[in-house]
Parts: sequence; C-alpha cells; structure tokens
Amino acid sequence: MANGQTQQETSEAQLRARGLRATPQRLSVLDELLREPNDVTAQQLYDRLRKRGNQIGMATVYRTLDALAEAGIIEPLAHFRDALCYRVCREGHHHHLVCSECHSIVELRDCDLEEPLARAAAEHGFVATGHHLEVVGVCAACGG
Amino acid sequence: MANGQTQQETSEAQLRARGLRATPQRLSVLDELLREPNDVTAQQLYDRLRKRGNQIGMATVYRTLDALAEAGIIEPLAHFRDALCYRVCREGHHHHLVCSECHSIVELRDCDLEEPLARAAAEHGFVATGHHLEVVGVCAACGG
DNA sequence: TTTAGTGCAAAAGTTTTGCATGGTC
DNA sequence: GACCATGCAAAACTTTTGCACTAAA
Repeated sequence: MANGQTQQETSEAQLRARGLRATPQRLSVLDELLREPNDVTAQQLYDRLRKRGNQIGMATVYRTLDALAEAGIIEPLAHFRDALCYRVCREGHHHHLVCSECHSIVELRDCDLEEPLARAAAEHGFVATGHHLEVVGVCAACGG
Repeated sequence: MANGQTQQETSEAQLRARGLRATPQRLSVLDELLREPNDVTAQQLYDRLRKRGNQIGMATVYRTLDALAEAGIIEPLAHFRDALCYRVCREGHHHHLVCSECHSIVELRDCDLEEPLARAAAEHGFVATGHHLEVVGVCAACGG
C-alpha cells in the first residue's frame, strides 16, 4: 500500500472511522471482497470464507454486508434477479460494464453525467442524490 | 384508443402477437399494470387483483409476469432490495427518476447515451446490447 | 381435441430475527 | 464493565415447481 500500511490495517482503520468494531469476521469479509473484482452474493462470500477456513455464520455475513453498505464501504447491486450482489467501492464514482453471459465486470471511469442529470431531475421537482448507469453487453471471452 | 379499439382488445392483440393465449388472468394483470404508473411487485399485483375480485393465484401472477417480460410487454426492474418490480414498457427507450422515499417514478426521455456507451464498451472488447440508467433522488412531495 | 395455462400446495432459496454467548473497546 | 457483534436455529418472505385440472384456440 502507498504508505507502508498493510491492507488489514487499512481495513481496520476504515471500519473504525465509521464507528464499526473491527472484528475478525468483518475483516475477513472485507478481505474476501477486496480480492474479488466482480460482484458476489452473500452466499458466495459465505462459501468462500468457510472454504478458506474462516469461522463465520451466514447471519453474520448478512449483517456485515448491511453494515459495510451502510458505511459506504461496499455497494449493493441488484442487477441479477436471484440475489443481491455486493462489491467494494473503488475510489470515485464510476459505472459498470456487465457481461450478460458470464457476469464479469469492467469499470467505466470518467462519468460526466452528474450535472446534466441533476438538471433533468430538477425539472421534475426532484433533488438528485445519485445515479446508477449500467451497460450490459457481451464480453470478448463470451463471443462479443 | 387511437382507432376505436378498447384497451382490452389492444391487450389481447398484444398477447396474441407474441404467441401467448389471452386468458382472463393475463388480461387482468396487464390491465392492473396499465393503471399503475409506478413499479409494482408481484405481491402488490396479487393483492390488488384479489381486492378487485379477480380470481388468480400467486403462481399465476409470477408466471404471467415472466411471460410478459419475456415477450417484452413489461420490464422487470430490480432497484429495491426486497423484491423485483415490474412495469409496462412505454414506447421508446427511456430512463427513470426514482424517489428514494416513496418509490414514485418519473420518466426521463431523450436518451442520447447509446453511441458514446457503445464506443466505451467496444474499448473493453464488449458488444453493448443495452444499458440502464437510473437517477435516484427525493421528489417534491417527499421534501426534495 | 390439443396444448398452453391455472390453481394449489409443497419446496427451494434468500434474508431477517430472537436470544444467549463472546469479544471489542 | 458496557455494549456491540456473533452464532445458531427458527421464521419470514419471495419465487419456483409438480401435478391434476381447466380452458383457449
């Protein structure tokens, strides 16, 4: 990491900064999310953590994901009908390019929709608080 | 309607055009969706239909929603974590402005993202097949 | 008459909750 | 030591499925 901190120290600091206790379970969930570039479901996380030998319960996975999402450390994404997915928030606002075949994800940077959308929202009496843009397509590996 | 057809006739034609049988249940689901400007869940639809005296089972509501969505007559939207929502497809591609308080929806027309997004996707080896843009905000009624 | 669609009830899957226990600050 | 977090099991929900029955074409 940039200044010599281990990733774990960073995660701990991140949790404490939001008033959350840095428990082993939370750190392992965050750790697992950090090594996963794509979205994962609570069930997938649970399975991977157990496979890695982590002692954690399903309910804790859900409660942890809720807490992390509330703290803005991860984001919940609901693009697939079966279950809610989560992924860590990388720096900055960005959008996703999702493969409809394999669910792999590419980040699209440089979002310049903020202003025009805020204006469009205002025209309808809304105060825009955010937006989600998701481009669906077929990736090269899947025959795009 | 434009040419003297009743709405029911239109719905029937719409179903038949997709090779679906025009059953009373399907027509009532479509009818209920047509009078609802915002997204509704399967459960909400079921409740309203029963309250209106319609004889329909929950499984049929789900199967009907699947069939209508597959036929492109309605669209499934997954912005809330609790359940999948559906709404009829109005003409043309457009986006939604959703109130995070009351879930009410305003349509945003004039989407000019098609080309730039296709280009951005191509840069990552994707063939873009579509996109979803959703602006979240607080509507006037909810104190926006 | 053929075949798709329906209803019911049971099942599958996801997410939440109650409560006693344990760990963090 | 106070209080938050965890684990387990049970519950609550959403959605799917099997199967016999009904109705659309």
